[in-house]
Amino acid sequence: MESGCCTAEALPQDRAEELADTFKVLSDPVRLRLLSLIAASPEVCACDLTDPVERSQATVSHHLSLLVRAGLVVREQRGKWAWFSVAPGREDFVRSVLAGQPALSGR
Amino acid sequence: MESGCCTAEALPQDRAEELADTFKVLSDPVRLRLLSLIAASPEVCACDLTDPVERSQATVSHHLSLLVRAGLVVREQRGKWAWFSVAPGREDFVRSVLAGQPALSGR
DNA sequence: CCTTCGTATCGACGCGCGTCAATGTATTAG
DNA sequence: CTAATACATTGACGCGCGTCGATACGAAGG
Repeated sequence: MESGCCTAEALPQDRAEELADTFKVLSDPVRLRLLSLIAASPEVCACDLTDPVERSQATVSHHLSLLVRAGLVVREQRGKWAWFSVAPGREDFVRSVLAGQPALSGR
Repeated sequence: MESGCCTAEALPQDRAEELADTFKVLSDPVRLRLLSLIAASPEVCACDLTDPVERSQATVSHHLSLLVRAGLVVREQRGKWAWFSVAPGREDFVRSVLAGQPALSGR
């Protein structure tokens, strides 16, 4: 099951970059706090996310885009409001990440 | 066990910064590959880590410092060689991180 | 002592990221 | 149509990070 002791192959480059990208999204305090707010309710309006993190509307919008792009969060436009929720299947991952004792999902 | 639906408090700022720092260390492909090489053997000499990741000796040394500072890896100087291994108690965490399905440690 | 070898540190460079004011784009109200 | 609201996008700024060549440091050998 395992290769030779000292000829061990490193994590493949492609996979390393994938993983690094995921962790990069989680490496900002503001994004983690936004994620925690979204995870705390079934749905959250973007208008309720600006004040708690003490950043401009533009900055919050940018962070939310990154969370969506990373597949951690889903956005749904209803009228003029944008509603965010944890992406389906990613709830366990998000919960454990925020708990500091994640059990990351298999992709 | 849970606070009110829409008055949910965000992850505290201190905790968010702690978590972000941990994830930041994991957000570089070269560091992830180094970590995988170290985790693949009980002990690895720094001299065996430069070639696989295709970076200069200075760069590898820098990344190893960050991994040590983050408490993920331990360094032991023996003669002129530096030996690295996964930090005690962090093996589960490291293994799951590299598997893409981490179970982060508490702290 | 001097030399060689393995690593760490320093200084500098370029690039990417977090941030915000300003502007753009829909959607709703009047 | 006009105005106001909610949000995204743009452009610019500063700072931090990954990288490397050069240098410094310590251990071993002659």
